[in-house]
Amino acid sequence: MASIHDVAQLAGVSVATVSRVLNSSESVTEATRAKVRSAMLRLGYTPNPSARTLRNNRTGLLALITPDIINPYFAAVASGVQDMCRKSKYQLILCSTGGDESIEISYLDLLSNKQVDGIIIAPPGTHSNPKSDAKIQNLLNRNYPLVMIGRRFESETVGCDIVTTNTAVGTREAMRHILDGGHSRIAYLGGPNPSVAKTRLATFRSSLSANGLIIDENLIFQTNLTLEDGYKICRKLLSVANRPTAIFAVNDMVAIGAMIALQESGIAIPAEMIVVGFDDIPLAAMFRPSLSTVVQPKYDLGHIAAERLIARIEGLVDRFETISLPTHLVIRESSMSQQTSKMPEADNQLSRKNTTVL
Amino acid sequence: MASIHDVAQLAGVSVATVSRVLNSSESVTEATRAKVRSAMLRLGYTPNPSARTLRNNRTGLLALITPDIINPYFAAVASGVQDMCRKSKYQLILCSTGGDESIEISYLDLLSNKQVDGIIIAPPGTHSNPKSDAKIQNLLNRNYPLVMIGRRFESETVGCDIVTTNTAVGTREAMRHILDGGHSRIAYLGGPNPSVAKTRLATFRSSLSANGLIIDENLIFQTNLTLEDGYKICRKLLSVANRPTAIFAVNDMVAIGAMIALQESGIAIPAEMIVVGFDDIPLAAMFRPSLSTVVQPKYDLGHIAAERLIARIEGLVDRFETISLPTHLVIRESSMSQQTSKMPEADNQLSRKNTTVL
DNA sequence: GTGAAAGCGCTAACAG
DNA sequence: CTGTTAGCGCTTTCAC
Repeated sequence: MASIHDVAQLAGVSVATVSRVLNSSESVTEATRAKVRSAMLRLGYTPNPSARTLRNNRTGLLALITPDIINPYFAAVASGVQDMCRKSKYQLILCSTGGDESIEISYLDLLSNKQVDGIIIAPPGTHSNPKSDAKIQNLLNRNYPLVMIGRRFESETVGCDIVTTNTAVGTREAMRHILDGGHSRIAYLGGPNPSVAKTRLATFRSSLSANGLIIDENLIFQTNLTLEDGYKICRKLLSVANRPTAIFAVNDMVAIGAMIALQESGIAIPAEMIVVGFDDIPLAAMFRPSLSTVVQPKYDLGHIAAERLIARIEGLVDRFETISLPTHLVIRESSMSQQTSKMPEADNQLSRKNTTVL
Repeated sequence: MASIHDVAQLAGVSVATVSRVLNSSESVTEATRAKVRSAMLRLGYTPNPSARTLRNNRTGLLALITPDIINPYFAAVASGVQDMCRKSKYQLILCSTGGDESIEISYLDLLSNKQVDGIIIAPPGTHSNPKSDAKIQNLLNRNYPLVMIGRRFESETVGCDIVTTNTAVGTREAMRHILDGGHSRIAYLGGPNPSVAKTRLATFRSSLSANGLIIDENLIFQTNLTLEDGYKICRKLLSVANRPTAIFAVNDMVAIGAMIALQESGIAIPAEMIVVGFDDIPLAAMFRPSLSTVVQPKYDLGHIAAERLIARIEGLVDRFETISLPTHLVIRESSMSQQTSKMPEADNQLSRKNTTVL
């Protein structure tokens, strides 16, 4: 591997000069610049990033830590981050923790320690991760550039940029829609513990209360946020004595898993059970029946988070901000109110042909 | 940020000693070791990775470059890589190119330049990427530690470790199964260009020929490897004059997208159209009808690739090897031969209840 | 406009 | 068993 010295020697200049053309400093003659350029080319020279980092204290790298990159929701977020990185000449490193706190911690350690210039962290998929929360708090105290997607801490006054969505609005809209459909026994398929998507659950509860409905704790389920686990939890749900007539799921993956379980049990959607999800992943519009869901601006979430992070790294912002993006409900087949009377079998199969893809 | 000097000073020893306890060299008294340890703790010291890398020429990082991390196939591969990395104390960096060659190239440049100790590269999702192929060839010539998952080059004698699957066997088995079902008009939904999954297409053709069937080029389609694109291409397929009765898709995402299009058009699976996929992603077994598919040992692919890469980095292997893992067909609802006579409507819906989840 | 030299944090001879 | 020191490749004063 050729070093800056080799280039300098071949070009017949000093290393300082080479460094100058490398950093496109003005004060170099066009002639010397050309000499150096050609020497670089001839040697196939590329600067050593570690040396640069050691010297400059910056890497040009950003990291995105997500619990589960396979979830289309996070993929969309990542895509937004990616685009902003490219625009600003940063490279993105993706870190998927699989919901494992120890992996999350090891990433935080690794990355924050001069490996990347800043970190975007999305909420954990599994639990509240007290240890890694402490780690994050610690980074923030050291003024490390970090932006969170979605709220992670209770405290209002966390010293950190947050980009989040107004899930309460979307959730309320969804609950309104479900209640307007005349449903009173509504199941909530939530995250693996109550702290995940806390606002959604809280809004679920308050919407029920506001409508004078009692909250049946037996209809509040906990599940991992995958299609498979949504499927499983829904099978469990179906064994409940007084089966609900509506399902509100914490995300689309769980909702679609649930719909598969329903279809397998021959339960017509939406005739016998309506389903509403959260996120609006691409599959939501394609699945049959298509899934009603609360739209989140996933791409924007990532894009704005990256923009904010880069601004912070480059010292363009000083104050912390919490940016909240809007959400809204989109109604599709899975919760459409039926004009036809209930015809248990094959009902939704027949109606399917008359509906178009969104 | 505390440096090794600060620790040395606080502990009252030299930097060499601190470095020794850092690298767990034997020749340090338990007493001094303790002193140093506590100094580190007090200062919250963590070694600067750039300095280490600059000195040692190794980062302890591995990169996995995939075209599309959101595809469950690659996620499973990544998981295998991840586990092996953890076992061997390497950290994994995930790079998703989104099938964009320029992104792939910039990752190759970035990573190979002392940022990571080695690279695992999965095939591109889109095209044959001549430029990045050249880049890879260049890295290999420089003896850079790199292992490929799946064949990427024509040449047999590529100087590189390859971990791949014997797709010809699985494909032949799948075609045998389809042909045994009495189908003669079989569509192939392939990658975005013929070079993607070349063997599958070649085996598709040869299986037809071997059975005396003529190959209808109108039934060979090209599509991106996503669910959405599988859906779209299937709609196009359905507009063909003499509709086929079987679909063989290059991967499960495309196959499931196609099934959604079929269901939407009221075409019964498998009564009117059978579908066979490739990969065996989790959704394949869960979707209704469940998808017949060629199983690939995805996790093992990643695991073995990482093992091989690490061995090479650590100088434990010298020769290049091509490791080929087995594939096999698993038959599910989507291609089950029907005992009942053809009953276009709702036929597969009824049979559904009698089948169990795999 | 260009060069000499110090130093970023760390490791590995080499000396003692 | 421990300390001194050179140097990994780069950028950046400070001279000239």
